[in-house]
Amino acid sequence: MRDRIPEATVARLPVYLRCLVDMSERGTHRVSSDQLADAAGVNSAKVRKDLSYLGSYGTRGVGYDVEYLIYQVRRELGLEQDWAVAIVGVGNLGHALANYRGFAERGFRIAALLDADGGKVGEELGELTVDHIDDLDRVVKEEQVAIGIIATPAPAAQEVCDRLVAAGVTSILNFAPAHLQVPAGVSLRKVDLSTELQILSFHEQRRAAVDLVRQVAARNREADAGPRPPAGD
Amino acid sequence: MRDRIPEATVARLPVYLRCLVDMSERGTHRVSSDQLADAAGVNSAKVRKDLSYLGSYGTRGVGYDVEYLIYQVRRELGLEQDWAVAIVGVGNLGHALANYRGFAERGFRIAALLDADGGKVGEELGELTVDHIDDLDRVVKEEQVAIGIIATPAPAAQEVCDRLVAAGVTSILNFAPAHLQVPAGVSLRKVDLSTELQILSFHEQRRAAVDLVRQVAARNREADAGPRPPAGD
DNA sequence: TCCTGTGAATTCGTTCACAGCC
DNA sequence: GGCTGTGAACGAATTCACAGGA
Repeated sequence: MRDRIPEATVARLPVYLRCLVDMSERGTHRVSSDQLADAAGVNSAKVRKDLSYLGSYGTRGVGYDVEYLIYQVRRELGLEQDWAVAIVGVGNLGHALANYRGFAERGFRIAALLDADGGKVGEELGELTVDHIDDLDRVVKEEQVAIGIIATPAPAAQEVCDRLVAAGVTSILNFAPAHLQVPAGVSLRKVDLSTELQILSFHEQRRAAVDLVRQVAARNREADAGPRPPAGD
Repeated sequence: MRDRIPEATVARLPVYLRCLVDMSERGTHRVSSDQLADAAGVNSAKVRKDLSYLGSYGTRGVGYDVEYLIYQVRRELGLEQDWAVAIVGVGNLGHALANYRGFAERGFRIAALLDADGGKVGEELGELTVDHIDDLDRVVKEEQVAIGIIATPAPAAQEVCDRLVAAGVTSILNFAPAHLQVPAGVSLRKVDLSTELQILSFHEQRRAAVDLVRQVAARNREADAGPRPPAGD
């Protein structure tokens, strides 16, 4: 097999793919690393290095063929096939995820919704009916579910995760704010909404602190130099 | 000011914080870097290095005081104050985010919901009423909104982003699958649901490929060695 | 003895800069 | 002349390993 693709590159391929699909839909058939870099919000050296891990699909002096590159990126990401996804936890977030159009558009078929709450079992949501979590094994087998999404409260997440793994699911996307353990051979990714806001808070606060220092400095200058100091940078 | 904290460390502080709060609620008052590392799913050297950026708050031979560490991490992340958040786009995802309890619990007050769709304006959601996006300036000023969440479709995202920035919002969390431009001095973070699934797809596919190679290899061994070869690893 | 705090070593990721091909 | 593909240089993040304080 070809040399392993760095994880950082894998994480950017979906972004490139989206840009390429946009371009293709707008009728663009050729793209340079510079243009793709602009669209994706990275620099062109990164684009070239990332794409070079897939193979030499560009033409020197010309650029990349958009359709062909889409094909190659999709192949590399395993998007030639559709994947069946099960969502566990049909609260607010589970609902939103179940209704999210973007999944189906990109080849991720929501094949099952499950919940531990008997009150939710049987609820209709689009074409799907909510199943009880105890049916997980059966559903995973019947629908060939490869990816599980955990959208439960944090305390339930690890048990749900274990049951998904036991049922044969080998990729898990966790929205519960908890750190989950999975055995080797299972991929786990996490989306943590509060964490994102807390990271923003950190930067927001630092800006506020810097502003404060500036203001004080400005006031000192004012006091030293008398009224109307020139506006600094 | 103290030496800059690496971005990778900032991204982990919220995780540590959650673990510490959990521990505190369970009555644990002291923690070693090993225990915290276990809880957070990282290794202990990382924990120690990360925490050392905040200062020397541990005790050699003993560990860290949970409450004190919580205080320090919260302070560093700017969580001593509450932040007002505006959500733009009240579709499925916007709804789910507006109802998400985790935000309020961690000091992020949803102060406003906005949408461009006149049909949604006036809709009640908990204590809030959906405002029209044209009221953004007023709302940001009245509520002192510091953080904006974009939960619109991709085509609307950049314009919404520009309007948030123009209104004085300096931190933005983007859920729309689009790359946004912001001026320097504005923090932007992105959560891309499809991207996450596509990354899982990559690994899922690779596993399938490896399995296939193994199966073929096993079948070849079988053919060479006759029936019942010993199960390899 | 136990566990933190941190330089040093290492690994991983990004960017530079240019040879090579169109 | 233009743009890719890629070694080499650089920088960031992780991990090692141990000195030093409780």
